[in-house]
Amino acid sequence: MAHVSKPTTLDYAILGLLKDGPLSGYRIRKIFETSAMGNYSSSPGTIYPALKRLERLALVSKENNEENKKSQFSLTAAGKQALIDWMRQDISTEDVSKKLSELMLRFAFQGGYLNGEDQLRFLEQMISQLKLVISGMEAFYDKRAETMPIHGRLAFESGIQTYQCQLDWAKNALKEIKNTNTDG
Amino acid sequence: MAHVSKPTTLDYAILGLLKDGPLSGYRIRKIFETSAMGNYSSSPGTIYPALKRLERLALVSKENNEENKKSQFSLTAAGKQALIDWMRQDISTEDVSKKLSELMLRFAFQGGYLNGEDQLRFLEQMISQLKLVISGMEAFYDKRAETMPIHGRLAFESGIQTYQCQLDWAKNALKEIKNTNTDG
DNA sequence: GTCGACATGTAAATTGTTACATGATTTA
DNA sequence: TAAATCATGTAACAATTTACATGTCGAC
Repeated sequence: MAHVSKPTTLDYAILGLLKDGPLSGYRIRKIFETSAMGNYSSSPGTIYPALKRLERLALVSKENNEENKKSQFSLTAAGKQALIDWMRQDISTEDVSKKLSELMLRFAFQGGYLNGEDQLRFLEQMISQLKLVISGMEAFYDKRAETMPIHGRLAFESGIQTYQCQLDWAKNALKEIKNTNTDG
Repeated sequence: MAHVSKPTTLDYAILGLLKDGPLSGYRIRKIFETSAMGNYSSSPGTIYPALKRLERLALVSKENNEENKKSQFSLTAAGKQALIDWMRQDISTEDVSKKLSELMLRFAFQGGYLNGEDQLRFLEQMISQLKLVISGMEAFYDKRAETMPIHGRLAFESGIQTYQCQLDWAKNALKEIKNTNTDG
């Protein structure tokens, strides 16, 4: 049915890189290769088709340099809007439990793109969803821990602790963002 | 060239579930749906083809029940060996920085399958690779933090803290496994 | 008897991986 | 001038998602 499917997480990662100015496909690849933000593939077979996809969706535009055959990509107005819409989306429990890295990507790109209110809302939602996930896991743990094999139990504890760590981070981030937005 | 490619992470997750006895495809789906171990898709379009793949690789065998057309899958000897080999693999920096959830899956299935020595080696390797990743990130942070935009900086901090949390977990797990293996 | 859960599968489209191919430009 | 890096792409293949299709069984 749809021949214009919605962007993937990789697509948004690319859009996010483009928010501060145009980049070549090769630059984008190198950034993914070195920055270790998330774990997006930097292979040409991933990036160049993704850029084509984004062009087809009219979220980026390609400027060819006639002399050397290098080209640059930049965000279109629609691309900026798509990026903002993606960052502004309400956070679900599933986002926290299954797509935390995408959530952190959404956070990382917020500077200069989301207004202060939306930035705070993002972290507040993240905090409340994290609390939900953690209390759910703890309830399960309290019931089942004794019957779980040691490796399973420890792996489960790792999950709880990771979310707890993320919660502590989010609380601190909220404080820092608040300070920046008020006295910055 | 190769028409027998090596198992995916999902494949190993299935093999791991099968280590304690045969299961139907539907059971496997329900376990993935409810247990939230990793975030493996439980849709029929994922699980049934994966089981076919594993059968083709001779890592599982399918037992059909003639009366009702239900079937069960169990590990073959080759499947057990593949699972063990996967769990025993040396841990690389990349495993830690890009495939932590697969690493935790490998850990979760170790009970009863890896000998005590290999269990300790796994955690020791995990600890040393985590330390490497963390010190690399901290070095980067010390150099660049001041010039990073606040959202980028905070997202980066989240990464460091997550690995630090995982390191603390691994140290504790090592202690617990040691205790269990000596006085258990 | 019908609703929901059990149960197994396929088909099309999309995405991503790996490997290949090509050529320009810079640096030792 | 040879090697490394810059730079862009394609082709074949593998894997996943989404949606569809079908049928059984137990409960109410």
